[in-house]
Amino acid sequence: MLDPKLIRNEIEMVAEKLRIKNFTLDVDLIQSLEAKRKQVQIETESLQAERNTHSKKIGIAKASGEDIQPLLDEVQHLGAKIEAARKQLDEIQLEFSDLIRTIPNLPDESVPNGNSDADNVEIRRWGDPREFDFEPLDHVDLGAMHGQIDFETAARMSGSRFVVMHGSMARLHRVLIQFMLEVHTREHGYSEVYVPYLVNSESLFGTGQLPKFEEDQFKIAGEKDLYLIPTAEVPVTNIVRDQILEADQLPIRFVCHTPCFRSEAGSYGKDTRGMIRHHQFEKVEMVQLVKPQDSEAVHQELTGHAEVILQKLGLPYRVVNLCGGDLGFSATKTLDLEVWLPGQNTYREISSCSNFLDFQARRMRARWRNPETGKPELIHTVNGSGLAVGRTLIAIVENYQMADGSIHLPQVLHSYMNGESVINKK
RNA sequence: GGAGAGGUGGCCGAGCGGCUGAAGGCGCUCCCCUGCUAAGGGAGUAUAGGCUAAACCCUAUCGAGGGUUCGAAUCCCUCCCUCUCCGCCA
Repeated sequence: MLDPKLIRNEIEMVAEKLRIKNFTLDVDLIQSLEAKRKQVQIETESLQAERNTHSKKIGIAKASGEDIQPLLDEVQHLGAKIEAARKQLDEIQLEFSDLIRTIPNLPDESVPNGNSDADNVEIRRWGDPREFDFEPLDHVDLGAMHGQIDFETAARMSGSRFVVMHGSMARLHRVLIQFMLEVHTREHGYSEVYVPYLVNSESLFGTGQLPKFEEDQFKIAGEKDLYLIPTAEVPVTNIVRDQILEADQLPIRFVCHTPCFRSEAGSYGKDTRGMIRHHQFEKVEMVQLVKPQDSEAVHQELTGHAEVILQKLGLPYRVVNLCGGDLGFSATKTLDLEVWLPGQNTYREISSCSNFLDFQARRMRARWRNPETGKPELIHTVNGSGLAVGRTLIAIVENYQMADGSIHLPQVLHSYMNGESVINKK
């Protein structure tokens, strides 16, 4: 959520910046609502003040045994007036808060203009895509060849966008999670955390998935207000919801592996082949809760932490700065890591690292006590995938395939695989 | 599933219709005293919003939402959550 004061005082600037995100702010509506709010609020509060003064007098009079009836007559007419004013104020405030909840975060200065991922700006590349002396297969064909990645069986039990994996492939999938967690905890200073996979709507509101993106979530049936998490970002970030942290507790660095569940409503027909875009996938997520002055540097640092995983795995990638139109609701800036996939002959997103400034913190009421002011102030949140596990598996399978269909695993995984260094075709 | 207890400020904890935004303690900040290591005295210290140049001031907030009342942290209703005991399951 944006600072309501910013919207009140600098609405033109806000509207201007939101245009970069292809969001049209209804300036006239907000301004008229705000004018009405001011008037009604002053009226309501002065009526309440009047009543409070009278009530106190009644209390004192009663205590000293005076006749309170004349005083009661004086306040009689106030009740209905206050109720009416209060109701009107509530309506205005509700309308304002409904509106402000659906306004996205402002983009950072460095966010490029553009409408789609085609307009994202490449910042750097690492590694050179391998030259194949044969026609490389994609992970679907390779998986079928090995009989270890099975979409048909998954489709029978659950439908499209699910997968069943067997044997070495299932093990590789599990081992990648282990590998990522170890690197982030041992080398990057994150502390591992285990969290619920079902969260309430308040948590989803906190990180920005609700109220705007309800249709992207899986909500459980029944009376409980619970949703399957679309990313570990939701439960992990909400760890500090409604908290006031001390300065010496920051930064907090969490790394967490969870499954993620997404309805993928609105992506019909997109990435239907293979396991690029599934309803259920595993992800290792890094979340940092930081002092406001640190978030920009931490965002760069955290992106670097995700890059380290790709580098250790020897997977070529590039870093792109998302353009306004491709930027998410809550983020002020997002750097995507795109891994090279020979089977698709292109770079595909494998990690998304974002700075949210105080946008999520305001929704969660996550604060820290600033020693300089002594006051609770909003923290900043930064997060990124480190990495999406399924897509990492795809990248390994496709990049490390041999002409005979075998897959020579990156050195760094051998010990995790219990010595298994090659996944051979059956 | 059954029975009971409870949700109050950064934390702990009193209050159970009327100067209570809330005693007391801890923590924190500032000042004083003392000076063999840890203690004593004093003052201050909630959040959000409105108005304002600013201070003052005003409003709201004691889990959430309704109700009763001139007046609710306190009474009534609904919901959420936590804890304890019993049962059930692992």
